[in-house]
Amino acid sequence: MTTKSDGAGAPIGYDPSQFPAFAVTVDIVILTMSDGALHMLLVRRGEAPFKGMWAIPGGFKRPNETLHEAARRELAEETGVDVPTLLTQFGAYGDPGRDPRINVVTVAYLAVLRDVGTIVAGTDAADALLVPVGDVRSEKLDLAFDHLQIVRDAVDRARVELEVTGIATAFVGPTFTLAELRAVYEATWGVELDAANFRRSVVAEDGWVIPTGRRTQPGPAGGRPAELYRAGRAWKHGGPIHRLPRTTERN
Amino acid sequence: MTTKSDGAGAPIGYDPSQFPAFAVTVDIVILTMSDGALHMLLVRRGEAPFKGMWAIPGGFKRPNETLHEAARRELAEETGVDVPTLLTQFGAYGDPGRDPRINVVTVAYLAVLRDVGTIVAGTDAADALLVPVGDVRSEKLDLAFDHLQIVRDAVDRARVELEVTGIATAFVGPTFTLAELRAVYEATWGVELDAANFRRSVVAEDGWVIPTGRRTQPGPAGGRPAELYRAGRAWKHGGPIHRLPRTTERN
DNA sequence: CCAAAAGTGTTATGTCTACACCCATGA
DNA sequence: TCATGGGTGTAGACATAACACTTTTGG
Repeated sequence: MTTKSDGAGAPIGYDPSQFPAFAVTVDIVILTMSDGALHMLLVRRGEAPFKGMWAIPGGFKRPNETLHEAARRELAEETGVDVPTLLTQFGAYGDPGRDPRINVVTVAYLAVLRDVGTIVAGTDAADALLVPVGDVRSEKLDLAFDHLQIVRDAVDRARVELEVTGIATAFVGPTFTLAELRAVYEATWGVELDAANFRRSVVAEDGWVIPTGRRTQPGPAGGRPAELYRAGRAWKHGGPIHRLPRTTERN
Repeated sequence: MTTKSDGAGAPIGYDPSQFPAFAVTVDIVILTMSDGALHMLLVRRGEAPFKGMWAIPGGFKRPNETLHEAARRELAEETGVDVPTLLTQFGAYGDPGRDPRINVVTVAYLAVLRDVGTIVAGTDAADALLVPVGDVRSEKLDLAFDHLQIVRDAVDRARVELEVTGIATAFVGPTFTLAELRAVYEATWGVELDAANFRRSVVAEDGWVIPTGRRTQPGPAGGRPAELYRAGRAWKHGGPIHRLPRTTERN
């Protein structure tokens, strides 16, 4: 950054009284799969402003931590889950008045977790909520601050990440069936993918999925038991599945 | 964001004295094409810290403007160019100590311009510099703060944007030949693209390029005159050119 | 034996790459 | 008429989508 003279008149230097002070927060959009649909975690605000409204979890950045550390800390405080990876910064928001009391710039992160349902079940139900992302995006449920915009951007980013990185495996357990993995893509993109072609794409490129040799129990309606896979290391470098198929736009 | 009790002890509320104050700046990586290579604009710092070093342009965000407005204002102050679009936010940086004096979080933007060479020529040469991006990435030239990291991220982002959006046309003039457009891809990705196939990909999808009917003068060595095109509106929705070809990694 | 879900085979269609070839110009 | 760069044609390699078919389970 430069410290040149400012267009409005007075030169801005390094005297701490010369530049405007902001609070910096980190907000986290926590995505997870539940009932085959994309869900997200909300918390109820305990203080003004927007007291009692639902919001995405977050908190103030401390001077002695990085933004990423702040996000990781907030995620751990909120869910008890400490996942160093899969925390992706996707935007910064600083519109004047986005917080009615003070100047706040927030840096937004996307986290992908599994089993958030069980986490929420262990919490006071009045304070945490797992909702379908569609309910937020359609404004069926409204959020504090500019959190609606943040959620929209988060989902857009998640859709891209799904195509480009390996976040798909973060939605599922340490072992998973290809049907479960496919459901992640279908729910996030709002499309239907051909199971046969999906399997081929994923299995073909090597390093993506590693067969464990084990199988699932079929559901009560029967069906052939599915093979269980675990994620290979190649999920770091970009995924094998790409979209375009007929869209059904479910969220 | 929430205002729950903070892990380190004292609860954090909305009392302005209770949360840490940060300066918020906006930094802009300005990319342009020059001599067929990707270049960027640097400015010399006039004040401590890092006085006299090269840095990317930027400045403090004001409380009454959005981050995007701040970026646009800084870009205009620095170059005189006021381009509302093609200013893409790509990251926020807030490591403790990144500014040795105060706590600064910076929000970084990517701008793509043409004719920056002429802009720089009109400036005091000691204060502004147009350098090949490769010289920065290879640390042949070193920058103030964590600006090296910011530049690396900016170029990564530009490479993705090139594939996904229409920023390619922002590098070239209002009318351009397909060879000029191809040079943008080649320089940014560090690859060579087959001219014949490039043409087909671009011309095929409609809405990308619109023939003007006019032609260029061939160079001094002769050659068939190239058709001039202008950008279609479809460049907003994702580009027709994708990478993979043999890489030569030039920056 | 039937339904259900997993997994395999096959084929038509489309896209991408490489490269041969033709066109328009300056010297 | 030759060198240079623009522009077109085309055949093979490869990827994708659609869907019929086989396998393995529960009822």
